[in-house]
Amino acid sequence: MLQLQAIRDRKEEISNALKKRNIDADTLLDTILQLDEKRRTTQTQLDATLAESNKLSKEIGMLFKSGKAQEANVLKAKTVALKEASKAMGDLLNTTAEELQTLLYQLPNVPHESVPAGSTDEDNEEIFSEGEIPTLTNNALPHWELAKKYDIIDFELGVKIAGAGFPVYKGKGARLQRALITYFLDKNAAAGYTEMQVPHLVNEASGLGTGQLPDKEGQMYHVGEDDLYLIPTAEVPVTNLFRDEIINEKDFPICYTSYTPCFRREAGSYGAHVRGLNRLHQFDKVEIVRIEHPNASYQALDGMVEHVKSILRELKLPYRILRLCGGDLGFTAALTYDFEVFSTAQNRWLEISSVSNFETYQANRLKLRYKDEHGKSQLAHTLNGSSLALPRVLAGILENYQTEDGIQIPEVLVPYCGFDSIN
RNA sequence: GGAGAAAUGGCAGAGUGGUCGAAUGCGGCAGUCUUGAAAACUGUUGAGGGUCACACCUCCGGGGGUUCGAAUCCCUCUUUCUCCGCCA
Repeated sequence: MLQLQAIRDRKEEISNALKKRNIDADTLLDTILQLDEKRRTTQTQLDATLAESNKLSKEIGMLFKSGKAQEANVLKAKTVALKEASKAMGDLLNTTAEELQTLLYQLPNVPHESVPAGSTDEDNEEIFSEGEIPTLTNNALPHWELAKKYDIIDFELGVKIAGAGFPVYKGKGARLQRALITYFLDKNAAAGYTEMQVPHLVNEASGLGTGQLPDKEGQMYHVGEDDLYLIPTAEVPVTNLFRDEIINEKDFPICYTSYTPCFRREAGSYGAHVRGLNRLHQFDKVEIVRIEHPNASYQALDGMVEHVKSILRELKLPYRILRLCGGDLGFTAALTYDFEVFSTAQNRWLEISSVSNFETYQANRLKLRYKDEHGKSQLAHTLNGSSLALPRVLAGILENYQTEDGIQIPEVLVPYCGFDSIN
């Protein structure tokens, strides 16, 4: 959520920046400013009425104490009108504040200056690529065929017990998955991220805090009976650990990593591109989250990118990094780098990590603040990234590491797996 | 799931209708003393709105009510604790 003060001060600038998202926000911004003005005027009037009322009440109290009941009753009569007036103003204030809040929720984050203009993923800007794309034999298979051939992932079995998009990992497939999770967590811990285990279901306030609610409600599984949401990413519970917190400036940076399953309804996505592990309703992911001082957040973002690079380098997977264009940028992010691994047998790039800086957008919703050197509360910056998402990394490994004799396990994973090939 | 008790500032913990944004202790910050630190002493220390700055307003788990006036009384929801039941 954008800060009202920023909209008051820099409306033109914000409006122009939002054009990169192909949004014309002028009308919305103007309405917000009008409501803000109305809210403040109402507040001032209400405050004055309450002040008057408070003053009279104190006088009444004193008069009763000194036994002047008659004079007190005269004053009491005067408060009746004040009470009615303040009730009406209070109601107006509430409805105005609600309207304002609703509109503020509709405004996405302001893109960082480096975000390229554009409308679709084709306009994303490739900024880096590394790793050799292997030459596979003619009878190379996509990962869903390999999964069947070596009996390591069973999609049909998952359909039986849950539905499409809920695969069952078997034997060495399950072991490889667990190895990857442990390996990722170890790498993140070594880079200074503290490992956390968090709830996989969250309440509404948490969804609002990180921006999944109110807009993307349909993307999350909702347990109606208890009004809880299954997390779409560990970002939600981990970042919300800091909701309504004022942290000490010297505690920066706060670096957490967490492994969780992720649940996404993915309503409306079907077809060839969602085959196999490409798009699932439940998948595993290891996430990194940082809470940063505003001065340090972009440096931190670069650090996170370098960290993810170092993992992909060790796994020896061919990958590229994209800077998302305005049209492809998530609602809450100011700047996002996507990592994509090349899936050789499918001949396409698969997104395996998304690393973002949200600046104060989430912090404003979360009321996540720190005390600056003057003792004033300031909003912190939040960042997060996948390090890494499991299924597509697994797909990349299966497809890129396949040989006539089976699938080789990347060297760094062998100690975690306890085997060096699947055949 | 049943019965009872409770929810107050970073923490602990007073406060049962007016002078309470709230005693006291701990913690934090600043200072005195000290070569330095500790101890001791002194001061300071919740959040938000509003204002050029004051004033002023709101907040004692959430919501609603009674009253001229609510941390304090009433209703309701949520959470926590104790006991019972069930249970990985």
